[in-house]
Amino acid sequence: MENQTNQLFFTSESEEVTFFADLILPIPVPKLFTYRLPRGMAQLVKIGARVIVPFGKNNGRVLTAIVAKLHTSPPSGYQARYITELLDEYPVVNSYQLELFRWMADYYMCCIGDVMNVALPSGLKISSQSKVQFNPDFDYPELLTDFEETLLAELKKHPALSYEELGRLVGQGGNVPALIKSLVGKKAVIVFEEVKEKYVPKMVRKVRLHRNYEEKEQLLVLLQRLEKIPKQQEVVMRYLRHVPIQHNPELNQKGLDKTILNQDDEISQSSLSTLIKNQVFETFEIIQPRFSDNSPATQAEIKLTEAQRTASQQIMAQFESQNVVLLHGITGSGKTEVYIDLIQQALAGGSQVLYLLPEIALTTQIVVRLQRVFGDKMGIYHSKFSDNERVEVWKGVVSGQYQFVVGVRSAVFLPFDNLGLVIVDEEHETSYKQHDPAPRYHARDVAIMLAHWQQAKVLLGSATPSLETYYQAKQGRYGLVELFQRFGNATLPQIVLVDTKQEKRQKTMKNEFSSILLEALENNLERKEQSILFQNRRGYSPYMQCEDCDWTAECPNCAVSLTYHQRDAELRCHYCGHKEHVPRLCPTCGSTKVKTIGFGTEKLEDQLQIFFPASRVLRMDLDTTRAKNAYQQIIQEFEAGQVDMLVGTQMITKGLDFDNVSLVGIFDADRLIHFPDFRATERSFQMITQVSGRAGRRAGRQGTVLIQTSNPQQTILQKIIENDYKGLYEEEIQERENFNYPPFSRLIKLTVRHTDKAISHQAAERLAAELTDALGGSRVLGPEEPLVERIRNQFLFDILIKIERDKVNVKAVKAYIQDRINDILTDKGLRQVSIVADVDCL
DNA sequence: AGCACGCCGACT
DNA sequence: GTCGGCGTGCTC
Repeated sequence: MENQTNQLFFTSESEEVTFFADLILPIPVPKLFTYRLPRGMAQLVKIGARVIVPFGKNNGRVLTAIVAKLHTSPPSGYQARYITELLDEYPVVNSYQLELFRWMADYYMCCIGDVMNVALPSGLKISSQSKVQFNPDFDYPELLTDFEETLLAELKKHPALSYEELGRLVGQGGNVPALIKSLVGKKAVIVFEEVKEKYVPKMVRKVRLHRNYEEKEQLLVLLQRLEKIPKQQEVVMRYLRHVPIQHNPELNQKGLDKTILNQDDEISQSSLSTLIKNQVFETFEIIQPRFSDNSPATQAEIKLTEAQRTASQQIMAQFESQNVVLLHGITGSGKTEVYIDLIQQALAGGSQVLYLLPEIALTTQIVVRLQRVFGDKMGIYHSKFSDNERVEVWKGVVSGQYQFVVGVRSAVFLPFDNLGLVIVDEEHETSYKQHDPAPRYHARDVAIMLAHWQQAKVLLGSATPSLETYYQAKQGRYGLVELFQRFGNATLPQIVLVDTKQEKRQKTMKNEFSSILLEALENNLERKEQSILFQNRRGYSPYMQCEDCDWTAECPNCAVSLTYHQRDAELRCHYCGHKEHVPRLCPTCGSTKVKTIGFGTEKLEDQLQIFFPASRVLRMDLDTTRAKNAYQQIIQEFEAGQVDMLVGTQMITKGLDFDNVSLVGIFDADRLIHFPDFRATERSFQMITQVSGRAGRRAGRQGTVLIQTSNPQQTILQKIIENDYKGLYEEEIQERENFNYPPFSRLIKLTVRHTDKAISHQAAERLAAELTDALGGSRVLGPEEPLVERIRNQFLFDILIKIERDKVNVKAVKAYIQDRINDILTDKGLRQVSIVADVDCL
């Protein structure tokens, strides 16, 4: 479709026709920009290609844009500027993606430029850099200051220099930008923008035997000649051992990595150089993919259990009549094998496959497992990868090298054009929803749209499906396949509720630990089995308070208490990142009794080490996994059995498979359950079930889960014990229906923010009133201060809009909301507020 | 988003 | 009297 030939534009007479292109620019402005094509470009440009355009008053600023439309109608009211440069012969964005971009901008109430910004790996966006050049026409040196002289002297030595390079050459003596500005004024230098492709292919130096010696006879002659120069002969022999050209002369073309030839000794290095000089070897460079460690598949066959095979067959059967199927399989039931089976089938049918995973799960064992099966045919798309690597996956999808990609949320933007199957694993995971920069999209929902356009099937997988998804399945809009048998017949862990209120009364609690949990931990240590402890809160403790005057440490920028981090001996705000020292005395009354209240993972780690001094404890949370490979490191150590206990936040709930874990301890379940949000029950069930699933994955040995709670009678805990997802669903879905929450309605959250609380409030009140007028009071909630009503010194107000799926035209409502927002943003008194719409907010 | 233009305070 | 603060408006 995108390969619409531009011949269409050339009439047989081929009169002077001016061509225009409507472009997507990576800026948050809700429209396309029309540019003019220079002569001759019209034949070359394709929809979906990237171009470079000047933008704004300042002639230097350039942007990478995407061609969305080609036409010949001149814009009215302004003169279109020329496109500077065409970057791609072939589209980097296909027509499906353009359709997706438009749909997302529309659905998620944002600008198409916002979509482009998150969709394209930044390696495909071009950077422009200001460069300075000496003006050869300049001949009034008497006008210059000393410093300008030295700067100009440097510029005469080089063809052109960037600001940074100049700064380095001249030293920090002067203000380089200011100097350049002055020199430009005196017409001594010229500033121009140099556009650079950011993506740099990785080159490898290789050596191969010169053509002259490829033949057997010549090779023998060579080896004979080298008889007297044993070192050189050895190098040639070494080459032949790696590249046996005597058996297959073709191999020589690919050559050998230079580093392999001159491995350890310097002698061979100098010998090699001599051989190259004498034209026995020749060197050459090739582009090497960055995923060269991807070896080919090593395990072609995977064995399915009876239950897995049945599930796979049922899914295929349901795909006959359904586009989306939910695979509801308990933790440890081996969903991955089912996925692999289906992926293989889809690939065999010649179509592409996308496998989505939550960010954190992607770094782990699953990828290794998939790699064994699919080898270098599989692309991996992860935010931890460098830009260059991401661009390579992107290009690999275009070229057909990667028919199958495993990736995170943003992998839905890859240039697929022939999808057959999309798998969304851990479908309930909230990290599929992008939170901060627009577009605030849900990758699961986007994947369903994407699949719809390409006539692909979608498989949603989870042990604890989101209510929305399960409801669709119940309604018959999605297929449903269940897998309720644990792999290898391992049993589900036994879940025990520990009454902390009672233990407190009996004074058997040791700090945060019940006697039951401590005993279980001790037994586990003796048996040399591993334990996982879950507390969904990082840091040492969430509050610091003075016992005498009740002062608490609060963030100066946000309406939250500061969390105490013992290891760095500081107080930190988890919202804005503010840090401060721990006060030794209370800042208001001077008391020394400043104590910490509550506990996070750091404190648990600390206490475990005190209770079990001989054991090895590791902590896994945002703070210990910031470094690049820290996450893998922790998992490896734990897997290798070098660690007895792992303390962590929700990070440990996701897709980790450890077969020596037989105990899971859960702290503060009450806080999860009583979180003030209509999804709290669902979330608690998901989270606790997922962590519990980490226990007892080995056959023949039942694991134990201990949940510490002050109220074991709560129904949700009973449901968790019985692993009664369906029971929980029935109860929750009733609540949702009664209060008209999803899946019975769609939610749009509008957040109004401003540094002045009164202005923020006024804007929110007006917006809510206007929306209530149009939609009715039952559909508009708020404005209301969110739980944290001030972040980074901005006062927030939330308005929640509930729209029934069937009764209301959602599109029209969104358009209306957007109009009301625009009204406010043009109001003299309120225009500085920012209003953010979050469609399908979680 | 970035960037220039433009109108009011604390400084050589 | 100027430098610079960031409010306002615009970008094909």
